[in-house]
Amino acid sequence: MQTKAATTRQAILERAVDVASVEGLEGLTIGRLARELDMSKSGLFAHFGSKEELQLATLQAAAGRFFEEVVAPAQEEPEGYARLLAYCERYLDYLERGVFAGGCFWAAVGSEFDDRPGPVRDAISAGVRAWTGELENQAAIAGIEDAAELAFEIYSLGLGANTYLRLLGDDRAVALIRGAIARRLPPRA
Amino acid sequence: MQTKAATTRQAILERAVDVASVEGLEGLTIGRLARELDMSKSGLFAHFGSKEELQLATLQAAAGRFFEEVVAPAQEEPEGYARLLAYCERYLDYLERGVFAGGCFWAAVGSEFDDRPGPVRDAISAGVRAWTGELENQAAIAGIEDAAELAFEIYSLGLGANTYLRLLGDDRAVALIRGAIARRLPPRA
DNA sequence: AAATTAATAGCACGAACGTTCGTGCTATAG
DNA sequence: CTATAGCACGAACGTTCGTGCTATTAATTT
Repeated sequence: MQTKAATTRQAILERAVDVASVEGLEGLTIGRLARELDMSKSGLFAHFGSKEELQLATLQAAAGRFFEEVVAPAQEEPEGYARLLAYCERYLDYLERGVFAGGCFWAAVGSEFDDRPGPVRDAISAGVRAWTGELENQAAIAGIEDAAELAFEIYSLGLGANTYLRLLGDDRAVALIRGAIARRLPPRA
Repeated sequence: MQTKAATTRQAILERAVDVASVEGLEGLTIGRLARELDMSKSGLFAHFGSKEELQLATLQAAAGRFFEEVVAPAQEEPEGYARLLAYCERYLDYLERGVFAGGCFWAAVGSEFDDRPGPVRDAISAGVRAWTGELENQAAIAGIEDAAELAFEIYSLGLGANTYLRLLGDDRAVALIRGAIARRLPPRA
């Protein structure tokens, strides 16, 4: 059985990732988080020691949720083309289901920190790179030439779909990205 | 000759768009802006009356710069396929030259406000929609079927290139997006 | 049940936030 | 010359930020 602190910490982070997906990692304030969880600022703060540590822990928690919801399920497919398709499907599903309260967590924090050097930015960068790298790997295994190109395109389409959905409120978003993926990754190629 | 206030206001906004492209429209604080411009908070504030008005004015200024640097030059090409290609070229050039200090202004503020209802979000949404709408128009004029699909893809690739450049620091970004565009919009189709 | 440790609350801090106010320049207009 | 308007200033408002301390409660171990 895990200690009390670990349980509380987990509950804090669960909420933190959703707040951050909407307000960003800077907009994620300790006071607000404490209020929402009915605990004191100082009590919550003690779990992390600094705001930056809270941000880093939030990133880790978000990575965990992303892995559970997108990566792991797709990994049940055999490597290569099938898994690549599964990644796309799973990512779309993740967008539609709203796994994070504010849409794609990584799209939100990525553009927030892309020009702010430091450990937080480094962690975000590593997270995104893990995703694009995995796409590229599977494309390469599938025998696709220019796997890097394909990974870039799939990643970009995901960003675009997130914006169309969240900012523009465009209902065609899902159909549009499905069309683009189908053109680029025809079934059974 | 324009009034003194208009001159000052313009200078403020010129700086504001660059700060906002890095720190976001919330990170754009009146105190910081005043410090950078060697003027008082209150003096600067008087030009806008509220932070939200400053944000809206900053958006308008950014739209102006984007128009000058990307849209207007491309509009010298004839409508249709040529202009569509010119939009892509110009957008890439805009990214590479760093027209805004923090990369693509619209990518930054778009994901910042995509879940925060209000006039600021509405203005950002309208700005992005003007861009995707113009892409779609030119695609339609070029006789491309499913112009909305193409506009979505081009827009998405722009977002992706911005992230690859800014967050990942990936030098292949420009080559990758050029490849994707060339595949989708072959010369002289 | 007592002792010890771990976890939370309470309180205060300096700084920065957006905003308001009263005041002083510096031109132009009468 | 004098009156007036435009523009910017410094000081202060109340609030919230992140971050320290010091108790006090809760959980765990003896």
